[in-house]
Formats: sequence, structure tokens, C-alpha cells
Amino acid sequence: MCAKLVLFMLHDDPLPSRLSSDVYNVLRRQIVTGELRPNQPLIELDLAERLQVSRTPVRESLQRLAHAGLVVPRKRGWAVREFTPDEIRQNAELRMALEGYAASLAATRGSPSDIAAIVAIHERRLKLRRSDEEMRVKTNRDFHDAIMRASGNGRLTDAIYHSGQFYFNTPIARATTGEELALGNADHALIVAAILKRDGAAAERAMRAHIQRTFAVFWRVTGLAEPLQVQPR
Amino acid sequence: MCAKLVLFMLHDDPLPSRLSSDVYNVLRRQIVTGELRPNQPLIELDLAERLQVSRTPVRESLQRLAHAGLVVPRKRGWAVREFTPDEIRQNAELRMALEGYAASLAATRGSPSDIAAIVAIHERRLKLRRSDEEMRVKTNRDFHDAIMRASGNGRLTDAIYHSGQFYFNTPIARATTGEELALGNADHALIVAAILKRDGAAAERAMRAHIQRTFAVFWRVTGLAEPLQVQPR
DNA sequence: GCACACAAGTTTGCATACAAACTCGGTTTC
DNA sequence: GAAACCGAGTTTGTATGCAAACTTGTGTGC
Repeated sequence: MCAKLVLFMLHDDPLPSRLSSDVYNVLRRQIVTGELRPNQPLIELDLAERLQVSRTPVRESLQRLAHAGLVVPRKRGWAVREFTPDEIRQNAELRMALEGYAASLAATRGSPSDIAAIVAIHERRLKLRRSDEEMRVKTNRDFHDAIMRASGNGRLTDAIYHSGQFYFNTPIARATTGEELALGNADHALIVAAILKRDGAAAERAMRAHIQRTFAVFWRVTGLAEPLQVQPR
Repeated sequence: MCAKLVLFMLHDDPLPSRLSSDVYNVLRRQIVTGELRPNQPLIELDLAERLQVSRTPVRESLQRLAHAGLVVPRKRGWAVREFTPDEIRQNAELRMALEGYAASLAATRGSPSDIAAIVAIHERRLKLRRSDEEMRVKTNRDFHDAIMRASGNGRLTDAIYHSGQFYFNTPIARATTGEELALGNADHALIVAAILKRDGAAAERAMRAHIQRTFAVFWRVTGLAEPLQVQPR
């Protein structure tokens, strides 16, 4: 059930059918969901046997995981990366930069149909019952996806996806994710309003504020400073 | 000489001494500098022989290059990625988001010594002779580096580095890089002024405008729409 | 003269082989 | 009893082996 929450932004990375890609996607899921614990050493032969492949595809996927920042090199071999609270803060800021900009692009140049899609998802979400957690997770993801799509920038979208896998495998991140789902609608409404007004600056501010509030639990628990204050009008 | 220009943001990616890392760094340089041409197929055995290693480290570094977006999969094997004008535009926008945010963080929470370093680099750059191209390249890079460092966000810094390797191996990118160096000082002065005033919003606007102007040649030549207008105060 | 087929040669994707580097338990020495 | 040393057992980093998939060029049929 936690795994379900946690996967709300995880997309697979497809290559023309290659074993190493399958291994990559499986390991990534297992790291992000915490099935493979932080700091756990990754033994090539273990993984290979568990996944019924030889060491070669495992090693290749470890290279990709390392580049993605999910796995860190030891003197010998690799281990699941453990994120410090400060790294999680940094990643939240990164998301503020990326998703904020995506929102402003969506507002200033999203096509009418892009924007209609955003509104439709938002309205569908308003009608959900509080108990329907699965649907709340899905529509939250859809909402953010629709904004990225409306930004007309695939590079930006990719960067957002990447930043999304970064702060999952910690207990605090789970609380955060829960909070995001709870307070979502009010924040989303502000974002939608700004986009409908075609006000890029307002959309960017609203999205940054949304992400910042999403992490409110986190700042409180860790006692870390909050990221950059959202600029007042 | 073009290679020198083009390398202004390229840092190596060190792992505890492993052959595949060396191969990765070499190939990355060769792709970014255009020594390996876009769309050129990468034959494992060729590369292995040229670099005097076996196919294994070559294959592993290709996985990393693929994740970095510098190499694309073919049905079989890999080729150097060719960037379309639109992808280059997208990457420019990504840089506006990332470096703009870094500038605002530098302004609002950079330490006095961080900011002193930025000012010092800027002033050193003002004194350069027009002919001293190599020094202009270096100080430009130093300037952007100093701002990233002052942002206090290594994740953001990494993302900026990554975005920096994206649009090199095109002729247009070279012209762009040239222009950036020519008009740099005026733009840099605006950024420095905003940072000294501790005005995050102004620093962010100035940095975005700087990157946007850097690509002016590019928008003109390709006839593509410019990215998001910088928001007026 | 054109197209299709077939075979030789590449080149890959995956598996495995092997030596070097590290780990860790036990034993010896002080 | 603690520390240092040794060696068996892992586990890695790199090289190589092998069959399947693709490419290419030639020859054959129409």
C-alpha cells in the first residue's frame, strides 16, 4: 500500500527489448519503494539469480542506476543510495524550479486542449470521496503530468520525472506524500486558476508554493530551513 | 579551438578507479566536441580497440551515455544522438529554469563569502582584453559555477551540469557559445547587482534573460519561437 | 533489367571464465 | 586478553566465448 503511494511518479524507461532494461526497471522500482533498503550492498550474483539472468545485464543496469543517482559506488561494487535530509531538501527545491517553470510554460503557451485536459482532471479529482486513496494518487499524478505535457517541453518533463524518484525511500518521504494527497485540491485550484488566466508568473508561484507546502511536514520534522520563500506579488 | 570553447561546462564523472568510467569520460568528450559525429553508429569492437580495452567497459559506458541522453539505442547497438533544433530550444528553457532558480537562491541565501567570490570573478572578467578568448571562456564558466555554488544546492548544480552537455555538437551551438562570450559582461553585471541587493526575484529574471539572449542567434537562425518571456516586474 | 533470395560476414546481447582484490574468521604471538 | 597475521572464501573487474540477429553483396529467376 505504501508502494502504491510511492509509485505515483514512476514511469518505465523502455529500450528496444533488452534484458538490461528490464533489470533496470525492476531494480529501480525496488529501490524507490524501499524493498531494497538504503545502504544495502548490491551483490551482482544475488541479483542475477533472483532475476534469472547472468551478471552482464545486472552490471549494465547498475551503471544506469548509478547515473540516475539511485546507487552509489563503494570501493568495490555498489550500494543503494541513502539520501540525507539535506539532499531531500535540495531535491524539493529542484522540483520547485522545474515544475514551477513547467506551470508557467503551460499557462503562457499551453494549447486550449492542453488546458482543457488540466481542468478536466482537476474537476474529476474534486468529486472524489476522501476514502478513495488510490484514485487520489492517480489523479494527482495525472494532474502534474498534464501540466508537464502542456509545457511543450519534453526535456523539462524528463528532468521532472528524474527528480521524482529521489526522495522516496525514507519514512519521512511517505508522510510527505500522504500530506500532498490530502491538501492537494486547494493548491491545485490556485494553479488551475492561474493557468486559465494565462498568467505564467502566478502559475509558477502557485506551483512552487504547492510543492513547498507538500514538504511542510518534512521541514517541521527535520528542522531544516525551508527553501526559498515564494516571491510575493 | 572549437573544442576548447565547447568544453566550458564539462566536468568529469569520477568513480573509484574503474575502466568503464575512463571510457565514459573519453567518449563523452568526443561526443560533446563533435569528434564523434551525430548519428554515427558506435561499434563496440572499434571503440574497444581504439581505447585498448575489452568490450565490457565499453558496453558499460554506453549504458551511462544512454542514460545521460548522449547516445540513442538503435534496433541493435547505439548511435550518437542528434539533437533537433526543438530539442535544443527545450534544453535552453531547462537551463533558464535551473540557472534562474540557482541565481535566486544565491541572492537570497548565499553566504557573504559566496557572494564575494561571485563579485571577484565578475570584476576579474571585466578587466580582460577582448582578444583573450581562452580567459573569457574560463571566467564565464567560473561565474556560472560560483552562482551554482552559492545556491547551496548540489542537486541543482548537477542538473545544470547535465543540461550543459546537451546542445553542443551542432554548428549553431558553436555560434551561440561565441555570442554568450561576447555579450556576457553586461548581462553578468545585472545578475551581480541583483544578487548584491539580495533580490532573488530580480536575480532570477536577470539570469533567465541572460540565457535567453545567449540563444538569440539560435532563435533567429532556426525561426523557432523564443521561450517564455521573462516576466516583467 | 529488376527483384527477390540466399549465404557470408558483422556485430550484437548475453553468458561465462579467470585472476586480482577484498572480507572475515580463526589462530598465533606478545 | 588484545593485536597482528594468515588463508579460505567471496565478489568484483575485465576479458572472452558463443549463438542469434542483422547487414550486405552476389547470384539467380523472371
